[in-house]
Amino acid sequence: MSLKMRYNIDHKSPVPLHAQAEQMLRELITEEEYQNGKNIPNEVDLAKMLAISRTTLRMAINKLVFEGLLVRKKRAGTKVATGAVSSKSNNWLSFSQEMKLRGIPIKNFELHVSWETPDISLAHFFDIKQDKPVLKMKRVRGRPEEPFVVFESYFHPRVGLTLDDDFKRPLYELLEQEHSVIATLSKEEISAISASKEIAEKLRVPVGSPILFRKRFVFDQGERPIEFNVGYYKADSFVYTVESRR
Amino acid sequence: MSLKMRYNIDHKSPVPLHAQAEQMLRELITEEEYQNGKNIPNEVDLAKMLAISRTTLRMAINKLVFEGLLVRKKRAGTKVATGAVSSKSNNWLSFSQEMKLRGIPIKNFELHVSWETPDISLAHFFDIKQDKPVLKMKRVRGRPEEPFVVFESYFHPRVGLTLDDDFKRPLYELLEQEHSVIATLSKEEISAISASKEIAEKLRVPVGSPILFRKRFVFDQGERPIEFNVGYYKADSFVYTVESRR
DNA sequence: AATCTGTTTATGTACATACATATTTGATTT
DNA sequence: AAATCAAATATGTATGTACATAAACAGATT
Repeated sequence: MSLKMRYNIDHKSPVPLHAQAEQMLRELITEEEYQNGKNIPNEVDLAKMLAISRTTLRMAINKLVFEGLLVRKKRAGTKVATGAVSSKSNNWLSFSQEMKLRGIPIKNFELHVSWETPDISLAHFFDIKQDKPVLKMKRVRGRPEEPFVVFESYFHPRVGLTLDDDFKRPLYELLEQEHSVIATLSKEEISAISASKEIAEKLRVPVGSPILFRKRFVFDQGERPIEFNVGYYKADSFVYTVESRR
Repeated sequence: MSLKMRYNIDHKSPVPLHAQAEQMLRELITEEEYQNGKNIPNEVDLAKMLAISRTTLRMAINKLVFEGLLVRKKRAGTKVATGAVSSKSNNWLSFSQEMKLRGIPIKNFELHVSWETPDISLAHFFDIKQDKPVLKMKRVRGRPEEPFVVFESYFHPRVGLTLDDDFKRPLYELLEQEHSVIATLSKEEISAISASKEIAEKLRVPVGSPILFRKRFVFDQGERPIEFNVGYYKADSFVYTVESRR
């Protein structure tokens, strides 16, 4: 059966032709042959088949190329990228959702929430007095069979979190929906350290093992501090990726 | 001074007009007024100013929109996304200069340059045949009294580096000035690993010590790969900082 | 003051067309 | 068999044109 028969484009629909073409391509490339590296039909033919202009078709392809789903090569044609789905900039800061995307089920091994008095540097970061208590959340998370990260978060009193909040929900969803706090900016510091006795225990590794250590300072739209967070990741369980441009 | 005066586009250059326009836009939007929310000139006018077609200009804008740097809104115009990165070009990627800034004198403990045959994944990244040799540079660097990082770099044959180049010069200065290669984009992966025997020896630490491991993929303006680089940093000697916004 | 209404404006969609260029393929010559 | 060269092919670049549409704006009406 020809492509034209299976995927045809409705010129009278209110949804733009390039969007229809994009959708059709998304479906097309799920097919096994394309997943295995077969070229999609060339632009000129495909445009003809769909009865749209090459320019319009190109808009659709461009989007998928930019998303990293397709790769183009001159003369060689266009095919599905090896390595599949990346889609980076979404899921900003959401650990659980990112893990879900990667197909890794997440289990909470421990979850403690308490009021603590901040140390001097935390009080300074939050710009509050040291006698003002802050909410601390500590979590041990990982795969069902083994934990691989220890998180400690401290929240600015301003955000209004209390012990009654449901910390099993995705954190940034909780902040946004229940407290109207939108995390917008994060400054992070990443380094490698040795596992302390406590961390080693929680992550079930020998004392002194390599740990990826991450400090994170989180701010809202007004660049006001809302969270201070540290994470201890078991080596090899986590890779941090960054893209930068000049 | 008009835009046309400051940013003009060379119709006879081998670099595509849309790429030139893209570059010009990237520079333009670092300016304070645009960072503060002022619309960029509208497409019709801007195209006229740059003496390119609106279609071509649109290709450039599209790319920045996809990247999340610009947001378009009908009738309202196009402006810099709230909180988009200004990413100043200070010391981008230059290890030695950054260390200098921090007041840390740097010594090269080892420096080897050689031609190597790429492994399969490197050949794939560079998009070359495996029998094509690539230049490899290996360095051990650190404070005068102790090394703290091992670097291994592989360069795409296209950049034209040879054993005759002066690798004691800052690398990106060398690339830019002697080979007209401008590193523009880097994708990095950071993780923690244990020191192998070789790395442990070079960094003068026990085997199994924590190491901050960084892979870096470097691209030029045309997003063509130019360098693959890995770094092994002694724990506590190096902190990686990132700032990200949404 | 609030609401409706038409106008204006900048982006959004879509087409036909043309030539450039990288890469493969195959034919030709050495 | 190896090297050279030419053709074919799919993407890449670029233009000019046209009309659609959402949102902002301004003026008239309630």
